Amino acid sequence: MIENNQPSKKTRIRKDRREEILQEAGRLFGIHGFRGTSLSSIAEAVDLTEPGLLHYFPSKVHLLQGVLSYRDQQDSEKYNALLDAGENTIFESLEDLVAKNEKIPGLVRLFTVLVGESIKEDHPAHDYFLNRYAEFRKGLVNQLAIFIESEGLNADVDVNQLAPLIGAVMDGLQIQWLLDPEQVSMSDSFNLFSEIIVDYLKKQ
Amino acid sequence: MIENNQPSKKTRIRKDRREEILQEAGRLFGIHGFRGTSLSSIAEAVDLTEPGLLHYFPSKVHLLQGVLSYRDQQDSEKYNALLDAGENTIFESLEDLVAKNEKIPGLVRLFTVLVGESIKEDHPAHDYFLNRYAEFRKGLVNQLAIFIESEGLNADVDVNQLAPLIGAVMDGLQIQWLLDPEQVSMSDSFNLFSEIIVDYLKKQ
DNA sequence: GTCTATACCCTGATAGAC
DNA sequence: GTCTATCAGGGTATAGAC
Repeated sequence: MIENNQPSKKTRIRKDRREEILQEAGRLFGIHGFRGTSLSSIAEAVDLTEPGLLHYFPSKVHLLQGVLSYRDQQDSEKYNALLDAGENTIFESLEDLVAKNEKIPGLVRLFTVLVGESIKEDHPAHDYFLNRYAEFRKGLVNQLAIFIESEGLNADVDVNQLAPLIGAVMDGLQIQWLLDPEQVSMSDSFNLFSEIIVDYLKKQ
Repeated sequence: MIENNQPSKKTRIRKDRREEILQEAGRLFGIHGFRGTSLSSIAEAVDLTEPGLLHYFPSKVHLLQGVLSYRDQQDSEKYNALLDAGENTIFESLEDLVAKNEKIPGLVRLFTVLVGESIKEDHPAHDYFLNRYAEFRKGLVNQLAIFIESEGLNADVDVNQLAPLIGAVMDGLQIQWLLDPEQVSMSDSFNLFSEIIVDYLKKQ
């Protein structure tokens, strides 16, 4: 008996064509950068022609913005889960985050490659990254204050200078790790950093 | 009396056409990246046509390599001068380096933008940066050992994990500073970092 | 929703004259 | 040492058919 047991075309595995496109585009942007990725290579990766792809996202820049907000959405879920999880301190949460990142090189690459390109003021992701870092620093300043408070420390450290430092270590380790994963362990170096900072705060 | 006091064409201000090209190419690579910079834009900047430019550097990749080794040469002179200067510790030298970098955003940009692109394994600067970081870490490991020795510390820190950390802070601060120079001071944050690390080493 | 066809621009690079 | 002319290729995006 010849029956078609495949799911109907509408309910196919491809949950959502848009989402599939965003994933592939993100993967390719992470490898070649935004400028280095052609629409046709993305179209090919999702089995579409170029105009077919542009039916979902009217331009390459729209596609980039789609990728960034798609990733952001997933990221913030992950990050909030880390912060909420039990009685973790901010430093334990950050250590977890770095450890998790070490398992998803593609995503780490995406941000590291794009942020380099986006230093140019008219790059379509420039403002995105500018805001992202400002928000990240703001969040850290708050959490550091909470940490100092809850541990009963009276550290006279300027958390406004400490916050960029913590982001810097994460970014800088990503660069070295992506270039040379055999030689550089993000987790090991970050954990050492974290330990040093905590020591410093407690010592004062 | 009408005499031509201009220097002859041969001895013109333009010391060397090649050097002029390397400077302009470096400037443009730092803004737009390697992929984002066209040969014609470089040619225009030095008042040449495209084939005229290719007379000095047979291809765009040759030009990039020229830029990198040209900058390296100047860099190593500067870096060695810092290390040799008096009785500076490695940390004092690094603080000086960061302070100097803060005065040359163009050069900082060049390396930050290019390293992002060069994570891709077949990028023409990939091996260059791979080696550059490996060398940098190696140098730091040595200098950290010298520091620990000369200060009479018996720190049981793993300098192999500390070295990537120091490079990471410098790179990461550069990113945030280039994106948002009003909000982030490389020097202030790096000096805090330096102080924390030195404290940590002495405390043990 | 996806295609073919196409417009139009910019790219790196070469050949060959001056 | 620098130019004009030219090439082949790839880029984004649009018009319009199915």
